[in-house]
Amino acid sequence: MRRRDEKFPDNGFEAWGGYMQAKIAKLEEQYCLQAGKNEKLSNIFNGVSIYVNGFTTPSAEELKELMSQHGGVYHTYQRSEDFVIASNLPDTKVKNMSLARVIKPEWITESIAANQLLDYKNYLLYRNSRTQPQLNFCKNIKNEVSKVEPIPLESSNTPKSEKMLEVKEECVPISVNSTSHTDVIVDQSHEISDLKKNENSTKTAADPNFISEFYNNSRLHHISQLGACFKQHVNDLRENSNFKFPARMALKDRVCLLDNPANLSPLSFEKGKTIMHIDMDCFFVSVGLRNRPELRGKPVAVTHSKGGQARPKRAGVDRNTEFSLYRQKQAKKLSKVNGIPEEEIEFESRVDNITDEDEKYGSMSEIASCSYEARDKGISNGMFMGAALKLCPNLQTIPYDFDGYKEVAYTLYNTVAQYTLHIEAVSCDEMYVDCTELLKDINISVQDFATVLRAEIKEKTGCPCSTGFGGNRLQARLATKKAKPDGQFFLTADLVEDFMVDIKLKDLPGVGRQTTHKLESIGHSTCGSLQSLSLITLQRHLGNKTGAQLFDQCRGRDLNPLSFHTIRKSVSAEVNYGIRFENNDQCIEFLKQLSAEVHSRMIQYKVLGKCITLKLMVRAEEAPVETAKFMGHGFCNVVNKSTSLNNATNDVEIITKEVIALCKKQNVDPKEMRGIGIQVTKLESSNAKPTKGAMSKFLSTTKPIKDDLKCENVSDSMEEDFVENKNICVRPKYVSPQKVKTSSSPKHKSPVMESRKSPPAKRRGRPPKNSKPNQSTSKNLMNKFLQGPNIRDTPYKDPMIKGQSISKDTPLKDPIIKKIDVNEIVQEPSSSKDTVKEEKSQGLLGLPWEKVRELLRAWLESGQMPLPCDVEMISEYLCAMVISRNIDKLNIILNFLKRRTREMNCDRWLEVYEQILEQVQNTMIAVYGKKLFIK
DNA sequence: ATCCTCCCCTAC
DNA sequence: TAAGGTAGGGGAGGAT
Repeated sequence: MRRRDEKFPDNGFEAWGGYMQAKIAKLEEQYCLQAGKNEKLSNIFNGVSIYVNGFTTPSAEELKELMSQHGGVYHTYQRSEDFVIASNLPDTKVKNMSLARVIKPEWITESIAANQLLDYKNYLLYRNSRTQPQLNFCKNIKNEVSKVEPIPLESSNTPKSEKMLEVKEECVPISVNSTSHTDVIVDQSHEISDLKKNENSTKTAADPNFISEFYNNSRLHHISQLGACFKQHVNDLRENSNFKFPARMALKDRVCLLDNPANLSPLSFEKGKTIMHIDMDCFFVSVGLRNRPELRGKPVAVTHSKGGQARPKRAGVDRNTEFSLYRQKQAKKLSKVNGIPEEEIEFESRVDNITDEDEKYGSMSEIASCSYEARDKGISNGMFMGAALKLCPNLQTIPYDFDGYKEVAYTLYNTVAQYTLHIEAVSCDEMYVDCTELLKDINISVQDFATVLRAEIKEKTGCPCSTGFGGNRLQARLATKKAKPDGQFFLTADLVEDFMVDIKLKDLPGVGRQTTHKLESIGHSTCGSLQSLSLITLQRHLGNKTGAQLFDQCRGRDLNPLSFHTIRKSVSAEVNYGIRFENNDQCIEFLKQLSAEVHSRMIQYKVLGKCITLKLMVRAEEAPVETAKFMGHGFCNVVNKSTSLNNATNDVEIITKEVIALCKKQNVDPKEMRGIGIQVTKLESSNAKPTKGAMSKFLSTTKPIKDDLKCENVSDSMEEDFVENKNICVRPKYVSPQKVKTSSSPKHKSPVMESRKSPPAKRRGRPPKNSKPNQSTSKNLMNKFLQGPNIRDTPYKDPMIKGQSISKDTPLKDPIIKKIDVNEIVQEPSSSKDTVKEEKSQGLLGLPWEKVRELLRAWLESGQMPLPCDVEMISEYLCAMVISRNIDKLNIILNFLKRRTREMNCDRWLEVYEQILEQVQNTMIAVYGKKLFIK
């Protein structure tokens, strides 16, 4: 079965997102090498670069070779200057893309045959762009290919001409993947007869290709994946950086070249911090307009729909009923908040101006992004195409270009990352950057910095962006909004108070539709107005946290620090489109596929999970069977059910089994299902389990066990893997006592599962401790990482990854005073119920040195101050490295710590470093008789 | 009080 | 036609 990995052929962050550019460079390097080796036959293609899209004859591989032999350039990823070589393009892609440079492969072969560069215009795949494409089947060119025969294609061992002929016979271009730009070569011998079917039948989730087809086309899926990708990218950049930024000098030079450098009075932001928020302007549209200059300045929208054509209504659709159900539900909610009877409530709804009668404006394709010209007409993102056309009949539509978004985003991030890595990725086109240190370092004005950076981004990406600056992330963000489009704005400390008064509540981050409605229903729509409410009042309406957050926000305050490091807490996959089952088997089959999808993501993210949740959307009884949106979910009831496993797993069998069980328990008629989602939480790293560590042997006798680290014996073990390591079991006190029973069956095959109904039974044999995990952890941050002993580079079970947040347990006495985001740094070791088999607590000692470094890094970045017990714990760890004569790694960590504490320029941390160093040196003298040499 | 489960809300 | 995903924060209410 074709899965979406085809679209992300590298199946993982490394290649798909984060290392994209490296990958491109590598591919091209390989190409150059190869090209260099091959004999040059001509220079016909000097100055010509091509990019091959989809299946072609000759194949991409062969075209690459031909280009190489004849002086041309072959790109693995599409550049704007490339000719696109294609034998066929998926219908969807053709509809609106710029086709002026889409050329048939015969252009290459015939040019070679003629030994001169022929006019590509004679080989356009589509003569009139934006008209119905003429499908160009390979068979048509069978005879022409003979012209190419003299060309020495046989430079490899494969008899290519034969292969080509063979392929030609069988080849029919298939629109497998509208966004793939790698070759999709499929064995089609059995698929020709399926072509028609293929075009029409991947409609519902009962089709085996549905999931990949859907994900390939889902903008929300891509937005989500890209977001995760760039968060990871920032993680990776930081991980691999030496935090030297030579590009800063070039930046400074560019500032010097500015025509109008900012005048000298420096801007000052609250708390002396300079936080920048960058956001690309209508990102999808901007990317799409790069190759469509003719559409600039016009109202443009990115959508699946071509728009415009009136379509007959599908039988059974009853939009009026469906939409009225949405409105009723909304009214009910609001009524609950403000006490006004449902019937009297007025509010705006996105379905308001859509009715059954409007066939011409009936498209319910959503607008992913629209240009500012379109916004001027009242169009907004998320609006249905029909409604948008009503507002602006000449709205131009362009298709999605998910690969383009990825490339541009990658360029954006790398541009910023040249100057600083104090970056918090928000999404593929948006980030926060703490510029405080950067600006101080190169001593330029923030205005000049913004000007130069934005110019650079525009130059490199071809897309405009806006930046906002403030003393915290909220201010920066609001500043960006003010700056848009294609501008910059500086919300300096002196402006904040006045600025906030007029800010609309709905423009505050975190205030969405519901909250806006709630606040409006109690009479407030601006920050200035909301400032009159007391904290208590706000909390009563919105809850403690949200109320406090809003209380701060409407005054321009935001105590949430940027977080540069992200830790995943859940993995999920859901499909709420195209779910139409005729029978139970189809439903089960889909559950299996979706489970496999979740499984594959868990592999990709290297996590195991203990809690599986199934989400079902089921048609509400009153809702029409036929949905207003084609294959949409319509008006539904939503149910979530979860199951807690004893052991964290990523086993596809277990996941599938649990999911099916959860589904059966719901007893829903498969015909009524409209959406299905699977989520896995309580994550742990799936890295290898701890192995026996030598360190513990001598350390356990030398380490006093701290009070809050008190450990206990574990009488039974969690899994076989652990049993043999029982001698080294350690566990911190704060870990929840719930434990996992021994299983004698092989770990991942064991279907032993515990229903969530079961009591937290595993507590037997263990006194309930740990009623306050967060308290003990906040006492000593390092405690959270306790783990089985392990030295050096042996595989380990990483306890700090993907655990649960400890923060939600922290009660906020004063909701205005927010906690520092500790959970960004540290996580409880796996689930609180998890049992790491350990005999006694040994702090960090079980962790490999890289993990400790990672932990230190995250901690340093968090702004958390170390406590004496933390210092002691770090010292212990490093001293243990001395004892185990692991000096080279010790050196790395010490140097790391030294460098970072210097960088931070924080007295407390410098002091910490000195303390730690002292202890290490003492141990060095004890063990080696001399001190460690530190650069 | 605190935890857990099942939601709801938000953002991109 | 149309591609209504995904992760995180947080609240309500029941169990402990």
